[in-house]
Amino acid sequence: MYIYSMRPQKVTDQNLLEGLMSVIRSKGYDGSSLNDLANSTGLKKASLYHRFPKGKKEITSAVLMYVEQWVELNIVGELTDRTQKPNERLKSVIESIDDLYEGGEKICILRALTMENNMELFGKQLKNIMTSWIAGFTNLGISFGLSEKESKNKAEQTLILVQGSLIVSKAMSTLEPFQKTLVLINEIYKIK
Amino acid sequence: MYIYSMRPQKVTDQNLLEGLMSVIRSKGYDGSSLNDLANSTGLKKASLYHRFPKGKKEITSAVLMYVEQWVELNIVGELTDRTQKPNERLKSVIESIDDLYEGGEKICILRALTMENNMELFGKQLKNIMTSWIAGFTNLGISFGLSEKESKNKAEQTLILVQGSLIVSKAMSTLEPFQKTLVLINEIYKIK
DNA sequence: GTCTATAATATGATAGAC
DNA sequence: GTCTATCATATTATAGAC
Repeated sequence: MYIYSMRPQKVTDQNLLEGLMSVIRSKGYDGSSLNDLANSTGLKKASLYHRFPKGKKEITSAVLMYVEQWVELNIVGELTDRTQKPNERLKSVIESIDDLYEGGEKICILRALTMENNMELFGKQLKNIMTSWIAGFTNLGISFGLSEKESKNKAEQTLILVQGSLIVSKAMSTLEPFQKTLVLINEIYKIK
Repeated sequence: MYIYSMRPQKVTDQNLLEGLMSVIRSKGYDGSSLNDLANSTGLKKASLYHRFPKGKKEITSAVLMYVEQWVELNIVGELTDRTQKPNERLKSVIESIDDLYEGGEKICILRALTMENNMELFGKQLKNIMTSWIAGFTNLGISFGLSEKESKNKAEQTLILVQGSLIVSKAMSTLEPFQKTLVLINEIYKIK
């Protein structure tokens, strides 16, 4: 339905969410002001409220839904792609992870939002996203012929290593820990 | 020197820093207001400014100096204690880490402050603390008879694993990842 | 749908009494 | 050294024009 009085969106939902995400992941929830958020999108504050009536909470939640989709598509999707061999899937997903964090330059939005403060607001979404990640890698382990339990352990390990190495890379101001971790994740699945 | 007009401190430096640290590590830099900080200490905002004239930046920096000392004493100190065998040192330090993060309940202040925003203000201190941690564990590896390079790799790995597992534990609302990681760190040094 | 203007509140910071 | 009171600014949020 299109009503003549409606004006066209200045910014698409996708572009909006990309801008919002980039602010939140670098500044965190408390560190991102509505002006920061608006500036990153090209819209004004009041326009953001039109798109997200409940303000910052709704914005952050929408960004997390967007991240959830991204993980489903790029992590889970690639890891369960039956047209590719396990080795190829692993290679693809490691590239995706490398891109996502820009080689280790960027921190993870999951990390930025996993503050004790924010857990009540976003805990459920954060947990869902991590659960998806782990499920994807568990599937990979099984494809490699590992047991369910072993696969789940390794899957959880990938998440821990990525999150931890991003922090160490950031604090030590070198990409090496993250890059070494990507290599290590490869090795974790190549013991056989 | 004691001047008669001086009034006694209501709160000792140690208690002050403990309270401030607990707020900052759970709320982060942007999420900790001066009222939050004051409330955690029993002092009023204005009194905090008397102790820390430059405000929140100085408070956070002081807390990081306090953390630096803690790590030197409890991590580096224990790991380089020549009166104990390497195995005993490792056991002691893992207990200290378990206590520090309250079994995985608490997040790490290093993580809370490693936001892109804060790096200019606190990056140097964060880097120093992580460097100390890594140096301590590197020393342990050497005591176990490992090469310098191997020791450094394992040391960095302990830091990555602790940081990463704390995030996953928090988001998944289970202490298991952190607890399993403490066991894993033990195993890392017991390959021989 | 987007904007300017503005309200209401929170926050960082200071002044001055005790 | 600590407090109450206050200021200046930033922040979340809304009203209303276009």
